[in-house]
Amino acid sequence: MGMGRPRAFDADAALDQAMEVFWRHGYEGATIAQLTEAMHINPPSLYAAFGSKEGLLKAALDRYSEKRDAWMEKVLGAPTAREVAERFLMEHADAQTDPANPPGCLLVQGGLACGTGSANVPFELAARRNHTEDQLRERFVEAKAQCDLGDGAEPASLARYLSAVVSGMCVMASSGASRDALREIAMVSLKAFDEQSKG
Amino acid sequence: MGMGRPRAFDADAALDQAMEVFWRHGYEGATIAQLTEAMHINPPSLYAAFGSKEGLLKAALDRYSEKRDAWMEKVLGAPTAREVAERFLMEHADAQTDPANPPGCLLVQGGLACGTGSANVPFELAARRNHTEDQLRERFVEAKAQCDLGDGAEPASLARYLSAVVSGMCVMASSGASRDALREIAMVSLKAFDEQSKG
DNA sequence: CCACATTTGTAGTGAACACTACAGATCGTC
DNA sequence: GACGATCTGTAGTGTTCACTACAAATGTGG
Repeated sequence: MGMGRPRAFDADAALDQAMEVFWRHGYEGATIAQLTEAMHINPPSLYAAFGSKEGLLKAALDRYSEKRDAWMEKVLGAPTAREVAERFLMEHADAQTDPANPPGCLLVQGGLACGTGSANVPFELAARRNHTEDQLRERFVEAKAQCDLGDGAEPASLARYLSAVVSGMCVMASSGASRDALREIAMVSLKAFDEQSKG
Repeated sequence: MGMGRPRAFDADAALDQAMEVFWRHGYEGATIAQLTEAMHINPPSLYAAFGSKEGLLKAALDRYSEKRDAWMEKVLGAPTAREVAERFLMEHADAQTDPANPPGCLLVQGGLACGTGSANVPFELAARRNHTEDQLRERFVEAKAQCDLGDGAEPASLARYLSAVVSGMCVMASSGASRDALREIAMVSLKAFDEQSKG
């Protein structure tokens, strides 16, 4: 029995293009026509490979998460909690204003509030954002066990704070904030981290 | 000459309902059917009064800004810059988790990234967010002139930082963060403000 | 070379969208 | 009370949306 005609496009490369469209226009703002044009495929190929528009988003998010995890590994590998926070903030400032990508972050620009037909999209994005926060918190728990953080420092609070700041930077980036502006926010945020991690 | 049949609905009350729909579902996710149902009017009444879906959003934003300005006056009226920052952050934490409204803030949940047909909606929202940041900065400029802020403190930097934090809290609120969680973020953020305002 | 399985491009499908034509209703004015 | 003007409700309009039927194309296994 034959194995069928082989796929004529590279799925990962196509997902990178889809990611960019979702990122720039949001889930609801992105149309199948825009997606297929960017991916250089026709609708039937999209639906055969990913099932639906939402399936495509999840596949794009999976690919996004892969890159993000590799990036987070570098951040979490910093020797001290303070340096983890600094890298996390500064790298975010740079990534969110990287001209190679749309401004901000797919996990925020993708859609915070959606119509009734796409109600689970914001949940999906939130789950991925929470994952990053979880990684930070675990790293800070570890740091505290090693006395790299003060006794009064709360890993959950610190992780949530950093998570909120980078989400806020996404909002600023989407309205045209410069890299320097985001870096300045990052530097100010670090002061709070320093104060709070002493306690 | 006659003055025509009078309008049978209260425009401000209708705008309050529209505001809630845009807030919960975002600009693109909100449909005319949902809006007219919430406003208790029919499409022709909506279009006669507001011109278009985007016109309705702007009218709703104008009404939102009215309430916001009254609220900001209270915040900016605090005696010291430090108290302005504290009120701004804490009141935001409460407002964004007020069960009377959808989570977050209309100026963020309304839409950060939209489709090509609604490309100016994110700009419109960003302009209103910037207005709040401008108000904060001016207040801090004033505070610095009165030696209520240290010589090294930069009003623009402080205002931008606070603006970013509340935007981040919007993102967290939209994914279900509790009031206490947001208050904790606010308290941590204040430490950065304190450190930065000394300089 | 011949079944068979899968993909591809063309060309649509029904549904939902923002928006509106139209006729009847309700006002102020003459 | 008739008139001009504006609003209201019904019932649509054309367009765009996500999605797909179908047949030709292209691969594998026998």
